[in-house]
Amino acid sequence: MAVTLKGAGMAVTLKDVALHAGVSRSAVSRTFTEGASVSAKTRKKVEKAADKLGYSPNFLARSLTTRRTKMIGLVSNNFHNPIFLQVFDLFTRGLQERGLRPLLVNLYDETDPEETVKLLRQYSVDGVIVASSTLPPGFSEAFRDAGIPVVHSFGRFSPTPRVHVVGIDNQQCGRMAARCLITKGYKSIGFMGGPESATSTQDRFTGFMEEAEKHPNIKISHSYAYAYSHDAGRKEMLRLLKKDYAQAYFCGDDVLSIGALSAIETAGLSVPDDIGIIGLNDMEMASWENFNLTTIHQPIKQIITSSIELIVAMLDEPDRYPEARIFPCRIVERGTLGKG
Amino acid sequence: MAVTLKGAGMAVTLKDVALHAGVSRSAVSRTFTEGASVSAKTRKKVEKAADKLGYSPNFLARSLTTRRTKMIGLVSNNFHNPIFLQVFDLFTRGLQERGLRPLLVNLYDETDPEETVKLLRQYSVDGVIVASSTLPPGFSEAFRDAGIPVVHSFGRFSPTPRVHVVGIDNQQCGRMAARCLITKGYKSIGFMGGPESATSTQDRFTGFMEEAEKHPNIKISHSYAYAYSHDAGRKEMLRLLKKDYAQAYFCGDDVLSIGALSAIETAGLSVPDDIGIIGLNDMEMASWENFNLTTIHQPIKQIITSSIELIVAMLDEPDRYPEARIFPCRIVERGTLGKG
DNA sequence: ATTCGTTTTGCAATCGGTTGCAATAATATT
DNA sequence: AATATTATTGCAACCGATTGCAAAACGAAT
Repeated sequence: MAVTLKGAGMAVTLKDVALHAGVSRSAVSRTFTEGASVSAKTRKKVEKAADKLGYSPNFLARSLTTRRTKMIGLVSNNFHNPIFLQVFDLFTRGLQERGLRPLLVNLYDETDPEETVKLLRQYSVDGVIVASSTLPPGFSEAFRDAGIPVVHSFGRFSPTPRVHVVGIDNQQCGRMAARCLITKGYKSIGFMGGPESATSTQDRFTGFMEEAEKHPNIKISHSYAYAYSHDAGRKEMLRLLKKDYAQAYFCGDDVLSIGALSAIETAGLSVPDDIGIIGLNDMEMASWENFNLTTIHQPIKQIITSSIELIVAMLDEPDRYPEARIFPCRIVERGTLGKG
Repeated sequence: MAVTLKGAGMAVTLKDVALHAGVSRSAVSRTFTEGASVSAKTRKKVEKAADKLGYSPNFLARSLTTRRTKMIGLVSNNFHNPIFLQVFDLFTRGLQERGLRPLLVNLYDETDPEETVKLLRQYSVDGVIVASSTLPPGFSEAFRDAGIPVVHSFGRFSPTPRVHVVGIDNQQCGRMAARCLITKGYKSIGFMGGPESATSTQDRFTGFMEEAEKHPNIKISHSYAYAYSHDAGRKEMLRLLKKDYAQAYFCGDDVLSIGALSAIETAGLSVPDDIGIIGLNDMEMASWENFNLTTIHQPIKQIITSSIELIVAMLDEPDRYPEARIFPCRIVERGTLGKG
């Protein structure tokens, strides 16, 4: 069975099966369409012929009339942060389990949505997931404006959302980090963020400051690394260590934290005795014994599952009222923060 | 411009543009087809109308007649090894630059090609890239048999290849590692592989043994970690350290090496004084100061560029004679191997 | 056997494009 | 100016499917 009788490349079509089974093309189509009306007898005939010829329906041709491609655009600009490998893993698996296919778009330096919107429209994707913590809300809104269902995962929660967002409350995380450091007894604390242009950086900073400034006796400082990367974290921490540095830092994310850790070691200082570090994400690597990083856990599984549920719901209800799904984070205590 | 005049969701079509511009549908089609015959005058008219209506051609409808979707199936089972984030980054960028779109397939536990072949046929991908160092040659051959152009990246170089392979010579790497350890003066050396079922593990082992056995005075040992992962590397090294362990190990890849490093540290031993480690891949993390891992560099950029060139070439010449493109590796000396 | 209500079926139009072919228009040649 | 050549255009068929609709087949009831 499933042996192609026609030459390679020459795909077998509906018509071939119809001819072979001695029925109309509609009959064949109906056999392969959920819930269509076919008698058991013709169904059997068709299935036999289809099996013999190795036929399976062409999804793209089908999509022309059904207006469903079952393709979802998965767009991201985050191909350097190790946590995103897990993000892609979870997204692709989750989508596949629901019969959807991810069409991957790598934004790298692109920040203008125009081209991407056009592209994904040309491929008639059923929906789009924007997976990025650094893109502004305007990016995902462009898809909505083009009439394409969209959810922004790891995105910024806007007070007037025009687009579905699922992620965390970055301000809240900033507050949480500041409170944690202060509770531990640190008297001078620092915020070492990722690039200032990223919405997540901005929000974490705002929250951090908001909380820290409640305590007038605490010395606060802040600076930004040039990227969310190991090297950026290391360079920035190396720079900080030359002046009078804080007792503990909230780093933009785990990769930055690990870079900072490396700098501290190079400088001959030790963690947590000389400097405390708290990260954000709780990526797998954070729990490696080499690092043992205290960090704020971001529930990425839940975020992704929820994002997928949301995009699936939008397929049936494109004009669903926009909602923000915000998941709480929690601190995972490991070894990079002192007992105070 | 580019303002949709019809309701959202109601895409503008060729017909709309034709009507608006007062020309035939063919004329519009030709304006958007490379190298078709249209006068400057009608082209202008069409472009104006298209712009006004916000039209861009539907790729999937087009593919029905052109038999080109410009989609490439990117299939992998490797969503846990950090190096694959870079692999996906490079593949997606490379494909995009050539106007191709990656349709991502995550194999996770799947090892039977049947379903994936069917799936990608239903989506009429122009070609498939299998990116995996663990899948057997039979997997990619299934695509070839289905008449789909395929290249296996990071795959095993078979003596009778039926499919294009681009990657490295894993046996050669094994030999190289053994030779390196012996030259450094180690008298007892060990191979700590990834899962035994992976073709890359098998080949690296074969090469390693081949070279090591040339030296009768060298003590050789070997074992396998349960996966290519940090935890597996750590667990396996922890186990090895309980018995009389070798002076230096060639680890299956960098992630395993880093896991091993972590185990060694936990055991209170130090690298390279007590134990030497050499990895394979030279992933970004290997150069982090925290690890400073001596490793065999795998030229993944070249592999990926070459893979893409190959798949692109196959689009025009599907029956291209299968070739194996093997890139040389080199040892990157860092800090995890003693001076001998 | 006739009538009536349900299923099943095939016809033909449609989805959004491309393309071979013949007709027409534009340009070149003498 | 008449003819030969080449470029542009529209018609209509086709790519591989789905689907509304009316006809045909079926089964039950009279």
